[in-house]
Amino acid sequence: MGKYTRPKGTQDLLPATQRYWEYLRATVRREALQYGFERIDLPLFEETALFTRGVGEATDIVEKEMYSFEDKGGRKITLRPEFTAGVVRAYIENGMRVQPKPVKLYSVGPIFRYERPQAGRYRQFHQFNAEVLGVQEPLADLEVMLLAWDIYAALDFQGLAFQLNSTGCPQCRPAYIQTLTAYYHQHAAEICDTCRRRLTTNPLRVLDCKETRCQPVIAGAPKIAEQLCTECETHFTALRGYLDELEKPYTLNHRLVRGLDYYTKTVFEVWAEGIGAQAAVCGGGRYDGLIELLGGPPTPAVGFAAGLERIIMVMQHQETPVPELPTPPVFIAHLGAAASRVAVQLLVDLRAAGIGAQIAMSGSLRSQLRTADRKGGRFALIIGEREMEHGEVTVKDMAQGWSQTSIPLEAVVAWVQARLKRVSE
RNA sequence: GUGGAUGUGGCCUAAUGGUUAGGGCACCUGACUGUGGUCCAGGCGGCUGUGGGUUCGAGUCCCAUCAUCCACCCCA
Repeated sequence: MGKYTRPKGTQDLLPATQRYWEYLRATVRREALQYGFERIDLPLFEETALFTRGVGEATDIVEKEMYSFEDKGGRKITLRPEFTAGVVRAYIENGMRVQPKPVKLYSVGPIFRYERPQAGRYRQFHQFNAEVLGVQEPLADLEVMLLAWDIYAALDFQGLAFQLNSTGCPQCRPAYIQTLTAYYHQHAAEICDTCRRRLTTNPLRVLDCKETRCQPVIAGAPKIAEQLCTECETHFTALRGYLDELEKPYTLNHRLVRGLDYYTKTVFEVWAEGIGAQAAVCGGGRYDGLIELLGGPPTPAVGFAAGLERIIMVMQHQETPVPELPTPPVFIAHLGAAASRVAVQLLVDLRAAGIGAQIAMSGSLRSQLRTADRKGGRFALIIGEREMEHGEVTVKDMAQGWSQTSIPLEAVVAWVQARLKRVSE
């Protein structure tokens, strides 16, 4: 091993796995565009305050997971730990409120969180993100859930489970939290230390504690879905109505509360099997207060993010068929200085004609052909002294055993073109 | 941040505390003249993660450190 290793929690995406990434990116792009989402690309870093305000001071992300630093101008900068805050910033900054509602945006790219890496968790990882801004109606929630659904369906996911809940809004959530903490204080002796602490710091979070001793308490806990205000109740019922109508399966999960401060009403996750302890491949929800909080006009919005590494892990676990990346069909072998000049000319002529081609750069004819074989090209073109004398090129169809033919040099491009066309038909 | 497991060439791996750390994959070269995949031959590539210690002698035992993996927390 060399002197340098990749920073903890980062990864090298080697050529061997690129076909998964290409396929995944193509799939999410196709689905997003089909839904009418427009792509938006944002800076990898933003000023730190955007995230501390947007995501929430008391969240794990802000408290311990941000990659923050000061730049040479003394500005406090953070590598983005999620997309939503940046999307909202761009929405406000670029005056996107004047666009016809809803504004539907998607992004793909790296995300940074300073955490201890483990299976399916990295410090630099990739997310697909989609947001619908400017619409309060549950159709917006439905839209992002359907997009998530269709992406996983297009990738032929098995063993999927959608988890759904509503966490209420500033109208009804405070009352629920009171009921919840009151209930928990009655059971203070039965719960774990962490949950006791959560009651003051982040009460909703007690609901997704995994401690065995807490499970009976959680099971008996009051459910927020049963204490929603009229508006939230109506919203949640309508959303579920659409999902029922479309026969999209979901599980009502009263324990699903999610980590970030900005969520209101709808929250959902998608869980998958086969990626270790990290079941969530996708998480999202509604954030009606965020845009105003970040200095924009009051604007309802809903969105979700999907972790691409986890999707790829599932694809590999399920052995999802993924097409090979295309390789150039032509490989040129040559012998001698004069032939190499002719070979180079042929190389550029082929490429100019739109035919993928590579040229041997070293070695005997034997090793050149061995390289041709391993590079997977369809045709090997040989130019040596004999071919030079006759103004010809020897053409080998690598899939056809040892047969080979001679083609006049000036006719080779057309010949290959015709052959490739016939193959593709 | 906490806990556990593991570190031998690019990858996989062998070596009762005892010679110059062995093999496989891959890679490169060759096999009468200019011809790929199989087979054959040869070759490149290691201060056994690093630093200490025990010992006549350490890949092997001990300590530390680093890295990776897995789990907790939480999330994608």
